[in-house]
Amino acid sequence: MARTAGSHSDITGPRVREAALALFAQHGYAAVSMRRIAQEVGVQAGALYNYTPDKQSLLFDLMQGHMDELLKARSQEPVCNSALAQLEAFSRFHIRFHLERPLAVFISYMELRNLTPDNFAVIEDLRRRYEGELEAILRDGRDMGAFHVADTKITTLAIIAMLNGVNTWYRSEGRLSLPEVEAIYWDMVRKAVT
Amino acid sequence: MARTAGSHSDITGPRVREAALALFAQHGYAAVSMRRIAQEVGVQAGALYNYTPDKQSLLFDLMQGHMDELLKARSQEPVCNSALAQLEAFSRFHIRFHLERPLAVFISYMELRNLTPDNFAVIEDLRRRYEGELEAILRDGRDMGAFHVADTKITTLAIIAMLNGVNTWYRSEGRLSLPEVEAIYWDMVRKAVT
DNA sequence: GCTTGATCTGAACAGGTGTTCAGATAATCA
DNA sequence: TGATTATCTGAACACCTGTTCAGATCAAGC
Repeated sequence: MARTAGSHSDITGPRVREAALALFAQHGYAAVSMRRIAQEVGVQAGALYNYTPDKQSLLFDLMQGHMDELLKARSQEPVCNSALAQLEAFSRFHIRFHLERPLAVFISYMELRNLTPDNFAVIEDLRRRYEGELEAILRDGRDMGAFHVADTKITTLAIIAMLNGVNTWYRSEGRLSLPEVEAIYWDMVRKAVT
Repeated sequence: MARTAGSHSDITGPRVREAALALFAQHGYAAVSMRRIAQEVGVQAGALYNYTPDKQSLLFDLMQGHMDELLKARSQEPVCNSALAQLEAFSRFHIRFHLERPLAVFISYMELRNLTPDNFAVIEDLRRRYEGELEAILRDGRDMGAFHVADTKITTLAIIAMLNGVNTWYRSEGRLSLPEVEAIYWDMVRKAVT
């Protein structure tokens, strides 16, 4: 069994995923060819098939990996007591997590229609699971009188849509720091539901 | 000069745009071929070039047409007195207008990266112009003490992102009517800025 | 040093891409 | 009815697509 430790696959594999992530985010899944990805990695197109069964899996694995990371990171956050503190923690976590991986976030929202139906169902389930966490916070908070929301489902989607908007304009070298952005958005979220 | 009134171009022209709109929205610009559009219209691919110089113009014209309609419709809305009434009018108008043309809205957000740089600049300018109207409302309202917003630019983007979220879930046959949706979102917007 | 086998190349496959254009078609006007 | 011409066809152009695979390459284990 030769060429296991230190073999090129440990290097090429991640590079394939990185190149696909960057190119899919910039030009879109359909507009990026396997040859273009291979060129970015510095390899011939055929070599990519040592690391992915096909182009579709490349996209799906990126999206599934992102959603898994999202749910895992969320589950490792400390739990808060009050409904308000829980909502604040969620809002700040969401902004922070999403600003740390803008390319994966972009792909996960833009390339849903390029997934096969089966793959789409998997990603959609993971997304619903994440949204469910926010909705549970809103529902509990409303039942305890901490929030005043007309419809927890819609409010969930409205808050997530608003928070996702950060990714469209935030630049780390911009005039606002991450804590400042968090504070501004949390202020809007808090007022919107109380 | 034969074949002017009642010629097929009066019918085929709009059908080309409609087919392109629907297909671009469903599969994405890069994933839709001119032959696929032609098939939808019931014509050969070459005939499309009587109605558009190229595929890129087809996309650009759809997006520019949408943004022009948006700005025109907005300019024809009655002006309100108070800052709060202006913000309410803007919020309700935005939801109504966008829910009336979900495909054009979808394309105008998803296909920006498939525009040539020149075309992108045009669309981006129109978008900024629209966002500027909301920001002006927020700025005036804040200066007059009606709103409490930390940053009018960010609040503008946050509100638009939130309102745009309606298009991801609203269905006309769903459990909520358009007025109900407008009321729920306006309630959240109002509370977020006051 | 020799064998092993993971890794990669380069060519090939069948089919699709946007676009052009000579020529067929047919609706309109004189 | 006949001439005009907008509209459309069908084939062609040069190139790109995802994917496969026989064979070359070369680091690691014996």
